[in-house]
Order: sequence, then structure tokens, then C-alpha cells
Amino acid sequence: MITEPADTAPEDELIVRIGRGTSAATDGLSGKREAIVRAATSLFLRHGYQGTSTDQIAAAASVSKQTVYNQFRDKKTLFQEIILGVTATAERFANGLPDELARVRADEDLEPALRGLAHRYLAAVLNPQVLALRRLIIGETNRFPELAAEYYERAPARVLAALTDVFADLCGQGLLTGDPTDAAEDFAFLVLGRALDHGMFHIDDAPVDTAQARRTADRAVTVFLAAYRRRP
Amino acid sequence: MITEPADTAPEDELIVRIGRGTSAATDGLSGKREAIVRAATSLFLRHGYQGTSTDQIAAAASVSKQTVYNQFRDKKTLFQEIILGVTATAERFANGLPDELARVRADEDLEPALRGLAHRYLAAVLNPQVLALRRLIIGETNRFPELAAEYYERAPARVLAALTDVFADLCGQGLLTGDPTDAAEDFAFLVLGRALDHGMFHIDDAPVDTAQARRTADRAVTVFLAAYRRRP
Amino acid sequence: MITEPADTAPEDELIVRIGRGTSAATDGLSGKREAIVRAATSLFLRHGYQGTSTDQIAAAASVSKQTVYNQFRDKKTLFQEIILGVTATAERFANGLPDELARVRADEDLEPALRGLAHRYLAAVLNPQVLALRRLIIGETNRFPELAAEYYERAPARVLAALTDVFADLCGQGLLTGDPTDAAEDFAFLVLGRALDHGMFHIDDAPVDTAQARRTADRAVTVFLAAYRRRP
Amino acid sequence: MITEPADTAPEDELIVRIGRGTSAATDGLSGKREAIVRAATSLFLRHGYQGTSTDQIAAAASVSKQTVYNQFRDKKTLFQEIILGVTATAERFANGLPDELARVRADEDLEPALRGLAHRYLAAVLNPQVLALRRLIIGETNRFPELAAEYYERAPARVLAALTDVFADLCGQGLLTGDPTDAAEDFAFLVLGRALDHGMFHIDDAPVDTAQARRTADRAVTVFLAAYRRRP
DNA sequence: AATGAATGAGTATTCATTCAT
DNA sequence: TATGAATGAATACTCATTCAT
Repeated sequence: MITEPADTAPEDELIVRIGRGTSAATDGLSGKREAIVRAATSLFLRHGYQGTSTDQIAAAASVSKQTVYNQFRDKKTLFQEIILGVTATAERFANGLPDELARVRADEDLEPALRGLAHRYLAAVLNPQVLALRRLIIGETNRFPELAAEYYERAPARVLAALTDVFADLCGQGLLTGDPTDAAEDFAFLVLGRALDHGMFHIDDAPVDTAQARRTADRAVTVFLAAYRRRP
Repeated sequence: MITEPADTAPEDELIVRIGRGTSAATDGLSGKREAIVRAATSLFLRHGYQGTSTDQIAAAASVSKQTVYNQFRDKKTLFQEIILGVTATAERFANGLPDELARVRADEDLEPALRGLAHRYLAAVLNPQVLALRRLIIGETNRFPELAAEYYERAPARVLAALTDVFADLCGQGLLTGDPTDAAEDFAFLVLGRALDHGMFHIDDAPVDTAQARRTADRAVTVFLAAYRRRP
Repeated sequence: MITEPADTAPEDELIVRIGRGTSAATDGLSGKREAIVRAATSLFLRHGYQGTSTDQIAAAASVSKQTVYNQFRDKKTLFQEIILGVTATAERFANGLPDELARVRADEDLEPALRGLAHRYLAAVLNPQVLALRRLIIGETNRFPELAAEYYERAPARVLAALTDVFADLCGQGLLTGDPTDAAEDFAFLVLGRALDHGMFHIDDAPVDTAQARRTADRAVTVFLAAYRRRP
Repeated sequence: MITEPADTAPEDELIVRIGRGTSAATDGLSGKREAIVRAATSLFLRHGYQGTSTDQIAAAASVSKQTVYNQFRDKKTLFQEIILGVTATAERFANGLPDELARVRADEDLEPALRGLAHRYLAAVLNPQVLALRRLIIGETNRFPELAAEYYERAPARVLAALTDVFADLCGQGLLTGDPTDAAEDFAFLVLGRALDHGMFHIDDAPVDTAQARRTADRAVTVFLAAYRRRP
């Protein structure tokens, strides 16, 4: 119904190749599959699951409708594959977190290191596409409860687990006290809470306000350390 | 993966009378209006905006479809009126917060008072219907950006403002230090962050786990006071 | 797809009013319902269940597609209501049979009376629309087994039961011997067998060949009486 | 009311090799052709012509869709070749009938011989697959009138012709009187009539009830001989 | 000859909305 | 005002058939 031909918003960062054929030999064949994923991701993120028709997806991918169905059994399957594919990106981000703090050695390094971590974390989550993905999944939690739960496990929960590892290590170094799991949660939501809550209810295609994000990160670290820094 | 819960959840708490006819005189006439609101609220919360048809609303309200259109012009209008009506409930909760801490006078009262506040706040937000409403609005933020923004102002932001007032007062009493606005945000998300993040991605009709909520509230207050309690 | 505007084959005999509103007051309202039944009956008889689309039905009835769905929940329901409605016509025919032989009193009346009965029976069943209905139901027996069984009970089996009553009466009068049920079956298929078998596999819109039917009827009665006439 | 039997019924008896390549040399090449015929026969018998898609046929034959089209031009052609191929089986049955009665010599052999013939005939026609084939062709008589007529000529009519030959021979031996053609028809439908009529409208995968079939055959022969046996 | 992918028209059904009463 | 019936466009999905390899 609603046709948006000039549809060029670059969600490309979030779009990953999904499916079987990734080898060079099949690249030509699965070009259409990738086009469908790309188009559907963009449409789902902007109009939601129900608000996106298979006609629109096929048109946006410059592909016939049946090709969509040949590649993805039905709309539900396409949606799930896309969400899970995109989720993998978030998973990779989480898995990369621990390395960032691996080099913290002495007391004087801790606070700036945490500030850097907090800032990168905040910037990653406030990315407009990441926010759009969260809105999409949250809005479809009733329809796809298992998909939502799986996303939670592989993205937010995975980040918390990574932070827990980080803080357990820092406790082991004698830099922090308290339960690492609690520390991870408190750190995460001191950093993200307000911005994420606001971001859920506001569409803003502008990139993250870096200065604001840095102030938020710095304050979060200050409060966090007031509670969790080991005092001699 | 698609789940359709039975159509019998009593959202009555959230359903308030909306619209013009609230006086006793018009009660007979707007009984149908209320039935429509009640039915539509229930359906929208469970199946979303696009997942709810006007046929379903009319049938659930035992009313003809044209009556729905006579009362609400179109589906969008009905949706917006319902969301704003339900938002008023959240607004009232926010407005009641400051009174809760008005009686705190001496240092020894502060921590238990904050714990009680934190627990009531957490329990209120984790109410299954409140979570469902959040999911609904978040999922429709793209379609109804102004509605989402208005909800944010009248519910989450209103609570933060109320907490800011509370903490400004406590700072004035010499019990806390720091910026009251920052304190309000940090308090709010230390309390809510994790549970709300989890709640967005998990359907759970069970009532809030009180013991767990209390532990969370207590820990949040401890961390909060480590950073914001005025030290002599 | 296939549009047949000049579709004026008069199946009207078979089409009976189906449904709730038959009173004069609702006649105007259910005019469309009747048009749908009329159009769908014609199309189903000619193109089968799967070969008839709801688009075609709506077009042939000069009605919108949704009106078809408002009146008949879905295509299956429409098909079943039509078949059962038409079946009622066959049922009435069966119920009228016993009266035809009620007047047989003396031995000399028996043979001509049976010949008349046989001829009317044969002519009724060889009616092109009746044959088309049989083909339709037989062809859909896999898809609608209960409907086919119900048709069988209310049409062919009902006729056999009526003939059984007739022959039981004639046995009671001392005109026939043997089991009335056997007699009914043998009579029925001596009369119909060949013509019906042939008719199933040949489309022939021409009316029944009366002379041929009479010869068949006469021969059937001769063979039948050779076996079942009581000999003094 | 719609029933979809499991896809495992072994119609192999009815499936014969169809088409050009039957010699040993081409067996390798037409193995796929045979697989297609086998799969399509099974599907057509169970779901009808329109109810069977070329996708299903290709999948059931473990063959690509294009291979189906390479072998059979289009769906109609495939259907017709299958029906005609299966018809050949019925034809062979008819052609074998005369030999069965060739040995009848004396009066005392006649009745048991006819009973045996009647029973075998009845059992052959009541075979579930034969009934399914009849339903299929009858249901498609409007769409494939010439195919239905050809089936009729090569199966039911061929049996009647064979029976006519049998009875002409028996008349020549002085065992029967009357017109052999009439005798054949009356014999055929005294035997089959009721069971065939019932069988058209009832799906029953169970094998024929032998005792019941024998009783029917015996009664049919009794009535038949009452009319056609030559009396000295 | 065989394949997997592609096509465009068609399937039953439902949508938000409006009209006649 | 409230209703039941009606509408035309859209929904997800499937069809028989063909193309490139």
C-alpha cells in the first residue's frame, strides 16, 4: 500500500548475510536472498512486522514475491531469521567487551578505563538502528515471545554477563568490592538507564550526541565507584 | 512461536473513562463508549495496534462497527485517546510520589524511607499491564511518534521530575548532596533498570515477585546512598 | 480468472432459498444472499469446488467479495450450505414416491404402475442437473467426506427406503414375494444402473430421451417381476 | 470436514509404466518418468486434479519441477496420460472375463459359475483404488469430457461388452434366453449397483468385505437367472 | 535432459471505512 | 444515534509455467 521508493536509509551496518550460501561460488545465486534480507530489515525496522507487507518487501528487493517465499518459508520465518541475524551483531559487541578492560593494571588506570568502557557502551546502544531494533522486538514480544527472549539472552543479558566477567576480574585484582553480578547491573543501568528509556520513546535519526554521552558516562562511573571501589 | 493468550485478562485497572460524557446525565449514552474503550484497550494491549481490527473491537464491545466510528472517527483516534487515557493513570502515580517522602525528617529515617519508595516504584512499574502498555507504545513509536513522546513526558519523565523534587527537598534538609536531577535519574535506574529491561522482552502475567523486588530496591538504595548521602 | 458473463444456464430448479431470512420482511435484505447461492450453485456445478473462485462467485452474483464472506463464513461453508440445500430437493422427491403406488389394488394394475414409477424415477435421476450434482459431490468425496455421506443418506438411500416401503406394502397385499429391501435395491439398479453409470462419465445437456427411458424402465420391470412377482 | 489422509497409501497396483521408454535400454532414463507417474497418480487419486500441485508432484517424485514439464508438457497432459495408463489395467480385467466362463458346459455348472464371476467382478470394482479412480474421473468429467468418455469406453463399457459375449455364448449353448446385451447390463447392475452407488460417496480404505460381497453376488445371480435362465 | 530460481497472475480471506435504514 | 450490510483495496500465500545454468 504505502510505497516508499526513495528508501535509502543505510541500515547496512546491521544487515548481515544470513543463510546458507556465503561461499564465492553461490554469491551470485544468493544475491537475491541478501537483497531480500536488506530490504526486509529496513522495512521491518521502520514499519514493524505487521506494518510491512510481503509485497513491499519483494518490491523493495526488486524481486518477485514468490522468490521471497522460495528463500524464506513464510513471513514469520523471514522475520525471525532477520532478527536473529541482526542479534548476532549485538552478540559480537558483547563478546568484545572484556578485552577492552584487560589492560587495566593499576589503581590510577581504573576510572578512565571504566569511563571509556561506559562511553563506548552507551554509544553502541544509542545507535539509532540499535534502538529501532529494540523497539521492533519489544513491540512484537507478544507475537514472538521466544524470539524476544532469545534476543534478550544474546544481547542485553550477554552484555551483563561480559561486564560481570570484567568486574569479577577487577575484584580479583583488588580494585573493586561487592558482588560482580550486582556491579555489572548497576554499572549498566547507571550508564544506559535514562538514555535508553528516553530513546525507546523518541525517534531520532541523528547520531549520538557524543559530548552528552561522555558526561553521562563520566557521572555513571563516579556513582558506580562511590559504591564499588575498594577502599584501602 | 506466535502465542495468543486467552481473551480474558482483566485490564480493568488501567481502563479509565475517556472522553466527553463522564457526567451522570450522559452515563447512559456513553455506556457504549466506555465499552468500546474497555474492549479496545484490552485488545490493543494484547495484540497491538495493527493486530487489532475494528471488527474485533466492535464485537468485544458488543457494539456495531459504525458505533465505533461514530464515537471515535477512526482507528488512530481511538488508539490515541486510549493511550492518553491510560497515561493519566501513570501520571497520577507520579504526582503522588513526593507526598510519600514528605515526612522524612531525621537522618535515621532516610534509608528505610527510600527503600519503601523504591519498592513501591518498582512494583508499580513491573505491573504486567504497565509493562504491556510500555511495549505497546514503544512498538508504535514509529507510527505514533508524538503519542510516544507525550506518554514519555507524562509518565517516565513525570516520575523523574517528582523524584527530583523529593531529592531537592532532601538536599535542602541536608540529608543528601549532589544535583537532585542527577540523583533522581540514578535512583530511578538503579531501582528499575534491570527489571524493566528484562520485563520488556518477557511476557509474564504473574504478579511481581515481592521478595525479589524488595531485594532489588534495597540494593539500589544502598548504592544510591553511597554516592549521594551527605557525609558529615 | 475465467469470466463467463453470458452465464445463463437455468439451474433454477435446483436452487432453493437457503438460510435464515425467508419472511417477506427480510426478502429485500436476503436478495443478495439468494443471488450468491444462485451464482455459486451454477459455478460449482460446472467447474467444481476448487475450480470456482470466490471472485467468480462474487462477480457472477454482482456482489462484492466481502458480502459473500458476510453471508457465508467461508467458501467451505457456502459449498456445504448449497449442497445440503439442493439435497433437500432430492429428499422431497424421495418422500413423494410412496404415494405414487398407494393406489395399486389389483394384480392387473401392478405392472403398469411399476413401469410408471420406474420411468419417473429414471427421468428424475437422469436430469442433467441431478447428474451434475452427483458428479460434483462424488468428485469432492475426499475433501468433504461427511457431506458426501449426508447427501447419500438424504438422496439415494432415502429413495431406497421409500421403495422398500412401497414393496413391503405390495408384499403385504400378496402381490410380491421376497425381502422388500432386496427388492428395492434390485428394482432401483435394474432401472437406473446402466443409465446412471453412463451419465456419470458423459456431459449431456440435452433433456432425457423419453422413449429410451421408457424402454429401459419397461425392461427393468419385466426382469424385476420375473424374480419378485408372487406366483399363485 | 476436510480430511487429508496420510500420504502413504500404496496405489502401486494401479500404477503402470506409461509412455515411450519401456524397453530395458531406456529404463535408466525413464526411471524419473516412472517416479513422476507413481507420485502423481497417488496424489491425483487422493487430492484430485486441482488439489494437486506440480510442486507436490515434483517433491513426491524427488525430481525438479522442470523435469516434470520436460516429460509431460503440462499438468493436463500428465493427468490424461496417467488416467489412460491406469485405464489400461481396467481394460485388461475386462478382457479376461470371457475366459472365466468358457468352461461352463452343463446346466448344473451355470449357477455356481455365474456366482463366481459375479463375486470376482464385484470385488474388482469395489477395490478402494478403483473406486477412487472412478471418483476422480467423474469429478473431472466437466473439465476432461473426452477423457471421461474414453475411460467409460475402455472400462465399464468394455466389461459390459465382455459380459455380452459371455451371455451370447451361453444363449448359444441353450442355457440362457433373451438379448445378451440386456442380460449383460442387468447382470452387471444387479451385481454392482448398490455397492457402487454407496462406494462413490464413502471413503473406505478397508478392503472389500468378502462375505457381504458373496451374498450380494449370490442374490444378483438368483434374480438374474429368474429372468434369463432358459426353461425347458 | 535436469536443476534451482524466478515469474506474474491467482488463491481464500480480512482490512478500515461508509452507506442505507 | 445505532445498525447490518456493503465496499474496494489489501493481506499472506500458492499456482502453473519458464528461464538461466
